[in-house]
Amino acid sequence: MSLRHAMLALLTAEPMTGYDIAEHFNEAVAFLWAAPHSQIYPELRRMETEGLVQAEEVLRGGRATKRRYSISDEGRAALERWMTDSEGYPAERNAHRLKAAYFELTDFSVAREHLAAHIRHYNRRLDQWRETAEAIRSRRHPLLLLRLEKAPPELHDVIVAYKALAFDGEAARARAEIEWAQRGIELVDELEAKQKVNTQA
Amino acid sequence: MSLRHAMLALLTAEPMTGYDIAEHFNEAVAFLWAAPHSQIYPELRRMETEGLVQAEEVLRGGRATKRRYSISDEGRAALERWMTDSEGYPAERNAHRLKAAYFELTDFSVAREHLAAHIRHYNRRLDQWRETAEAIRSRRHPLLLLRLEKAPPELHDVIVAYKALAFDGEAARARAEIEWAQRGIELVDELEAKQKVNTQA
DNA sequence: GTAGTCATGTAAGAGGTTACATGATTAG
DNA sequence: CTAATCATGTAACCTCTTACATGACTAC
Repeated sequence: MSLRHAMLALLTAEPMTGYDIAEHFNEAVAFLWAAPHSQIYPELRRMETEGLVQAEEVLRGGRATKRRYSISDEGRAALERWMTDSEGYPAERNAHRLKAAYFELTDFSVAREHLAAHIRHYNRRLDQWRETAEAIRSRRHPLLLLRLEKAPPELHDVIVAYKALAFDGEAARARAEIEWAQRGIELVDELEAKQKVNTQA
Repeated sequence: MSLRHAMLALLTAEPMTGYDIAEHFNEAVAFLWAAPHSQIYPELRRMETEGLVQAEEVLRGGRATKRRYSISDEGRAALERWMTDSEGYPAERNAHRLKAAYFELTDFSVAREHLAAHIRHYNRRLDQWRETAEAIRSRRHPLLLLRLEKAPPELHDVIVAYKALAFDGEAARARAEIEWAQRGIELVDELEAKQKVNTQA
């Protein structure tokens, strides 16, 4: 049920089309939730029939129109209810860690390459998240600015601080993954060195 | 497709029933993959028809039987293929982080309680993972001992090291989450203090 | 005109959750 | 005998992924 709350939360910044939401949800903008457009459009329709959002047909060019969605009072209430609900934790399911646990089934070089890919992946993520946190703290982040325009000034610091906190969390996770994979590579090196000594002896 | 590889990996230690696998996959034993029995039993049947595992009917008590599954050579080959495949990374989807990003929509006390729950959750996980890593390194972990019995002695150190590495990774992640939530609580305290000063002025 | 972007959908299928359902075995 | 554990299933439902599909608009 988080998809709809992620969308409602986005819509508190400004009215958007499904396309806009999809953009914010995808790698390019690196947000805290991801979803393909095939999930977004039907969900917006459902939220509309449930009264959480209102759609408005907006002209684009001469002939075509697009549907711009705004959050309704009911939607805001749903968001606030969600805020007070406690979230459960999903079951542990980490394919990369699982694979690492069985690296003995493959070559040292393959293990090393998996760990190197892990580092590359989380380095990319770390850059994105650090940049986003920085853009938020320095109040350059476009969506944040739109959000602040509508919020009372005494809330600005709080809004900025919480957004930055969230991205800091993702950055911290990325750093932990990078350090782990680096220790992993060192371990693979040691194990390989030890094996070479033993086979020579 | 990781469910079947997690099961194949487990079955390299020793033959097991679906019930045994479910136990290893659940909180009690705190493994790296989780799945309910409703997923395990049908998947074992599919893996059997595909030749990845072999079932053997074993008596239990007088009347009843249970099905004990062993990994086949084909299953081992599938596992080794999976080891060389590179894993993709799932889309980012973190409900707790998302909620934290919008804490301004609720009271400081609610925000604090969410973060405290986060700390409690990852502290429990950290204990489990640290204990498991310790049990592995000191070669007290029952499943590991069964696995070592079947493995050539020169591989023992490697097997132990990779298993411990995986649990270390989960522990590192848990530590990162705890530190993040602690910084979050400090932030909430600061924001609340600032707000009090402002409303008094 | 044509390529890239904007915009919105549908549908099949995989993977996972929750609930329903059953019955034997074992320890007290 | 009775409760807990062992053991195995099915089914409805939800979420997400991947692919298929279409068409208008904009910049060149």
